[in-house]
Amino acid sequence: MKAKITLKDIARELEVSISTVSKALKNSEEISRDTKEKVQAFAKLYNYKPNNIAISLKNKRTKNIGVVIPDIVHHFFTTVIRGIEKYANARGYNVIVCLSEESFDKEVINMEMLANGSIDGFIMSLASQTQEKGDYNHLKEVTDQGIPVVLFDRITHEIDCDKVIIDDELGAYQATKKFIDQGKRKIALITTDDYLSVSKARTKGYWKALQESEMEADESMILKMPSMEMDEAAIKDFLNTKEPDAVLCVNEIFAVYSMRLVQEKGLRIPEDIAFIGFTDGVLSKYANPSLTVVAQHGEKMGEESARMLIDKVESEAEEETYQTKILEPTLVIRDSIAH
Amino acid sequence: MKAKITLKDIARELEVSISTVSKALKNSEEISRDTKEKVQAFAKLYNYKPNNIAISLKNKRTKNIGVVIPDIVHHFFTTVIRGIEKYANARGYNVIVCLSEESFDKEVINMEMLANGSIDGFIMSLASQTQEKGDYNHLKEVTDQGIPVVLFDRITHEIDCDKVIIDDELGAYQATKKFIDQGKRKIALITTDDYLSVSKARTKGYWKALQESEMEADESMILKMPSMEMDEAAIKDFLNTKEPDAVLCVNEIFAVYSMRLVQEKGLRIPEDIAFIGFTDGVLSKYANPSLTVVAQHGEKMGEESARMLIDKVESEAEEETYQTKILEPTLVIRDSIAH
DNA sequence: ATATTCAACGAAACCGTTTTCGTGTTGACA
DNA sequence: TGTCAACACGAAAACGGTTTCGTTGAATAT
Repeated sequence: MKAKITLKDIARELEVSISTVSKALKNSEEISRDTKEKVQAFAKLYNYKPNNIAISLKNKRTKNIGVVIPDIVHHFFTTVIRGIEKYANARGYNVIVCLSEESFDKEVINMEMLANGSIDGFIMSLASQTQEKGDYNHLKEVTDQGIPVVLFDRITHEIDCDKVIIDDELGAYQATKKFIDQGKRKIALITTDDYLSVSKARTKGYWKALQESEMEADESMILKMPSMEMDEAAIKDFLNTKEPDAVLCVNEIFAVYSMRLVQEKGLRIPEDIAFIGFTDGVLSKYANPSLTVVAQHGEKMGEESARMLIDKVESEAEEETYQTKILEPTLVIRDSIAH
Repeated sequence: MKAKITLKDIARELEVSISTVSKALKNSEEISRDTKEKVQAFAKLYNYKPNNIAISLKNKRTKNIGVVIPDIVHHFFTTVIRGIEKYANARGYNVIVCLSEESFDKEVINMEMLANGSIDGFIMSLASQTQEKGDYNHLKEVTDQGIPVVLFDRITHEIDCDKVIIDDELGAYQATKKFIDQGKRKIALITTDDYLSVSKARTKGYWKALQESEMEADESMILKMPSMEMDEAAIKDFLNTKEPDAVLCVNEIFAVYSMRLVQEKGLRIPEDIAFIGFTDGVLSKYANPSLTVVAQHGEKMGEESARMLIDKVESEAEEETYQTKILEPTLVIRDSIAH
């Protein structure tokens, strides 16, 4: 076990000062060729690598970014993390992942844990409980300290910071429009409660499309699930009583499960009933029939978030100007609708 | 923007020394009640929180653990991360996630990046390229420095460290046995190349079950995919020519895709052909029919890995004793086999 | 009255870097 | 021979804590 070697060790061994070693390793003009070569050779031989923590303390920069998300076992968040990680890594940053598990308290604790020097900035998507509660003091505290924050997907307008979202309203609008264009008339929406910013936007887009087409927008054609959990009975009951000919779902799971239900009843997809979901994950791709979805481009979202955050972290200027980047969703056509 | 307050600030404000402040905040017996109360009140008022980086430098402990995995957009790895994160968080540790993307070079770079003080230990699953190459010097270097490492799932026996795996051989054995017990006679295996430690073990279990039952173990009933990527044509061809009555797949995707193929041919599942996959993810649950799988208990695996790592990190003793924890897989019975 | 003890606090080292600001030595130049 | 750069290097402060080891002043013991 050969322990890590420090500047001090090199200095002692070579009988020079620590400062000389430090400068020699940075190829400073101050140091003679001879000394530089000696130091650099020695450092290479013993595989010297500067201690990140010491550098962080000195620079007040950790090169770490904190990512706080509700859950990691959801395809969308996973792709976002991947986008963040790839981009951040390319710029020399590491990613610390914390899970709020949709809990306000955990979100707060995680942020406090990281906000004391562990990270240079946050990228986060709010816990459902936080959005429900509407309490964003933990975010305010962090931004007040001058720590940059980028919010993505599940955002709030009550905090001044950079934001990255997809145009959920547009996505739902386009999907609904697609149904209408294909002659569907009884278009249902399966969503979650409105406190989730994304669900709200999607519902809005759904409404808009219906109203533009002068179709009776029937409140009862919307099924609001109290949480992201599957309530199989509720969906079953809803589909049986409403008998829609098209269903828009705010995620993959609702859609895939619904498809199976109507298939069991003997309905044909997409002839008798068509489906569109949100999130372009494995489920949509390998479902039977494969599911048409509004793709959210998670990886792109992650990359954009990381770019905005790191740019802010590294910018000297203390501009208090924040932007909201809106990504366009894409309809990925598969076999759950006619084409 | 109120910047973070430091011990020095408090000391100056209260006209005492830094050491006094530090001790007062730790409730040291050395300090008088009066002073302690004054300092603590002031600290609370200004929301003082010690700087993690400074503490890390002093203690030579970061309370960060590095997780290096091949990919994050795979359900199994995702659940492992969740297990790690939950457990680590409970013990006050943060999780830094790095993706090797199955690349040897990225794995090396990521480890080097973190090994210079950023983390107290590693939890990792090897990149396929690393296993193929058989080069583990980057791991050796890290362990030589006294940094604890826990390997999970994709491991190597060439490195002395703690390991957590599931009994892949047993899982495949049980699955194959299940097929045999149900009267299946032409049992196929769809796997990846043998350099992946897990694939190798699973193939072994498959063989073992067949041989025990004195069935001709036919090499040609095994389809080895060159990578984890789907090669749809290869699977299609294989299933058409071999016409198995049962198929064991080393992941969900191969299985679900295969099921769709045989359904298109008009075969009934599980009567004409049965399926079992590995990994208990969303795909298996929502596939049609739902897929019987060998569950790998990723979350448990993550938790165990984190426990072993943190125990080692926090143990003073420099015991050079390592253990390999073998978790038992579970067969989750669903509709892709008879029951 | 002097020695001893103890409570309460401060000085300083330390963790491993970076960086500013000397300082001693050399050679050139007047 | 004295002056002045330039050169090559070292001392020390700083980042923000923790911790060891004094150092006071007052109270107690002798």
